[in-house]
Amino acid sequence: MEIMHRKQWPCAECGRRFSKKGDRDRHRRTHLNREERPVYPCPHCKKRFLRKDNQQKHSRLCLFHAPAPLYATPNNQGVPLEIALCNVHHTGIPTDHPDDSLENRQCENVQLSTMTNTLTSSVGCRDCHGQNEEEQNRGETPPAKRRLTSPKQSTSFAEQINDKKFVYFDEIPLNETNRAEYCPHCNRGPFRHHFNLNQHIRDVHLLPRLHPANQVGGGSDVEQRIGRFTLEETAANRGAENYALDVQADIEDADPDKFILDSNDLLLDFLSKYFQQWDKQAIKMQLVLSIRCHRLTLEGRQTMTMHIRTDPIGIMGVHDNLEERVNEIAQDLTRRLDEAENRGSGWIYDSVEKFLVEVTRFDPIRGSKFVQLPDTLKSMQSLINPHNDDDQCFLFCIAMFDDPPKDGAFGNVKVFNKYFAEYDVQGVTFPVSPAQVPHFEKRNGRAITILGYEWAKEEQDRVYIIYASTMPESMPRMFLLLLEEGHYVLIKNLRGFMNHFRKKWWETITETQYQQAMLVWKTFSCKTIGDDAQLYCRVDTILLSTVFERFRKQTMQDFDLEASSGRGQDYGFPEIRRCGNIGGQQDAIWSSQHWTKIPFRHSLNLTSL
DNA sequence: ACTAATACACTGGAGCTGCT
DNA sequence: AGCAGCTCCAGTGTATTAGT
Repeated sequence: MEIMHRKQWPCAECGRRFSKKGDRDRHRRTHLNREERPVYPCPHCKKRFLRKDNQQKHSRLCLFHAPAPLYATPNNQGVPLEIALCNVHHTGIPTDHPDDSLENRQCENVQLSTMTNTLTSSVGCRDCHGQNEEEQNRGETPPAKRRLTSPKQSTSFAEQINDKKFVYFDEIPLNETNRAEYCPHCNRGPFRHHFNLNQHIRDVHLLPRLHPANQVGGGSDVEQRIGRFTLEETAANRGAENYALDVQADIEDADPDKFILDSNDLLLDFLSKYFQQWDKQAIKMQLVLSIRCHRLTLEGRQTMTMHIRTDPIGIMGVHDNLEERVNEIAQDLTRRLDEAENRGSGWIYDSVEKFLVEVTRFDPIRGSKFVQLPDTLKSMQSLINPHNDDDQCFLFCIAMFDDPPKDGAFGNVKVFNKYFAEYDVQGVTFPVSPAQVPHFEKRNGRAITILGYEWAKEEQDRVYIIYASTMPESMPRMFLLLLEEGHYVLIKNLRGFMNHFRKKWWETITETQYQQAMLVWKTFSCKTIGDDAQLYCRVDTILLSTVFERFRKQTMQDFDLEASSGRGQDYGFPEIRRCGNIGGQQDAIWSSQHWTKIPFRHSLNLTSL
C-alpha cells in the first residue's frame, strides 16, 4: 500500500500512476498523436523514435552493423561481404527499394542482425524494411518486413558455412583461429570454444564447490561400522570414506559372480543404515571389487589381484530408490567382470579378496532464512525473494508460485503461511535440501527444478542445474533458484531470468569461436547442447583414456600398481549425466515450453572478426 | 499448421547528475 | 532537498524465420 501512495503522479489519459513526475510526463507522450510526438531520428538510417534513449540504443546498433566487413565471398571475389549481400538484396526479386539503382547498390544498411536471415532468404534493408519512399516519409516504424531475395534458399547457417557460400573459414586470420582458452582453475585446455570451457568449469569445478563437505574430509563422528562394513580409512584430502566388507565373515573365497548377486542385500543394508545416520545428505559411491585370479603361462603359474571399479554413482539420500541404485551397481560390476574376461587375457577368477565401498558425502546446501540477492541479481524483476525469518523459504516459494504477490517483490511472507496446510510435507525436513525435492514433488504433484547460482567478483556469474525435475509435463512446473548462502528464491519469469545470462554469455564469445562451434556442430550433426556436451565428453574421454591406459599399463608393469585407483573424487560422465542430466533429461527440459533454451545465436558481428 | 527461437521496438523503473 | 533531464536496465509484445 505504501508503494501505491508513493505513486502520486497520475496520467490524465489512462489513470496510470507514477512515482516520478518525469515518468508520468514521459508516459503521457505515448498518448500523443503522431504529429504531436517529439521525434528522435536515427542519424544512420531513416528510423525515428519517440524517445531519445531508444533512438540512441538503436543508432548504436545501426552504426555497429554499418562498417564494411572483412571477408569476400566465393561468388563475389573481392567484394566486401555486406555489399555482396546487398547485391543479393538488390538484384533478387524486384522491389520498390528506394535505393534500388545501380549506383546505389552498395546499400550500407543491410540487415545483418540475424545470421539466418542474412544468409538464407531474407536479406533486407534495415532502412526501409521494403517500404517505398512515401511510407518512409510518413515516419512510421513498421514491423520488420523480410523479403525473399535469394533464388535458392539454404536450410541452415551451418549448411551455408559448409557450402562456403559466404565466408571462407580458413580465411579467418591465423591469430584468431589460434586463440584458445584454458581453464583458469586447472589450466586444462585448450577448449575449442567457450561452451566447452564453461561446461568444464561447471562439471569439474562447480559441482565440488557446491558441496563443501567434500572438501572437509570424512566426518569426525562417523561410526566405525555400518552393517557388515567397517570404516577402513578416511581420505581426508578427498572427503571419502572407505568401507570394507568384513572379509573373514562374508567373502573369503567367494565366487565373484555369486558374490555380486549376493552383495545386493549387503549393500542395501549398508545404504539404509548409512542414511539413517545422515538422512539429509546425499552421497556419491564407488565400489571396488578386488578379485584374486591366476593364469598359466610358459613361465608357470601367475597370480594377481584384479581391481574392478564401478562408475561413481550418486545417491540422493534416503528418498532415492536405493534398490534401483544397488541393482545398477550390480549390473555395472557384472558387466565389467564379463568385459575383463572376454578380453581374453587368460586370467581366471579365483575368489573375492576385498570389497570396498568408497563413499563421498556431499551435503547440499539447503534453503534457509532470507538473504539479500547478490548485486548481480538485485534488480531482476523475474525473481521473488521471500523475506522469511525461518527456514521455510522453500515452502514460501511454492506458495508464492501458487498465488503470486501483487505488489512488491518481497511482500509479507506471513500471508502465505495459510497455504502451508495444503502441502504434504510428511518426511520433509526444514531447511529443505535439493535431495528432498523429488520426495516433495511426488507428494504434492508438482514439477520443481532447482537451479544454482554462483558469482564472484570479476568473474562471470553462472547458473546451473542442481536438480532437474523428472515429473510429467502435465504437472505445474516451477523453477527455484538456490543461492549459495542457502536460500530459495522463486523464479517467476524464467524467460526474463535466463535472458540475463543469455546476454552476458554471448558477449564473451568471439565470432571465431562461434564459427568454429558451428563447424563442429555441423560436422558432428549436433542438434542440441546435449549433443555438444556428449561429443565433448566422448572426444575428451577417448583422448584421455588412451593416454591413461598407457600410463596404467606402465605402472602395472613397473610397480604392480593399479593406477586407476584413487578416483573417488572424480565425477565420471555417467554421474554428471545423472545429476546434471547432460544429454538426457536436460534436453527434455530445455526444449520444453517452460524452459528457455540456451540461445542459439544467429547474429554475426562481422566487424569484430 | 504448429512450435520454438530470435531480434528488436517499446515501456516503466530507477539511478545518476546538475541546477535551483 | 527537490526537481528535471538523461541514461541504463529489465521485462514484454510482436514480427519473423526455421524446423517438423
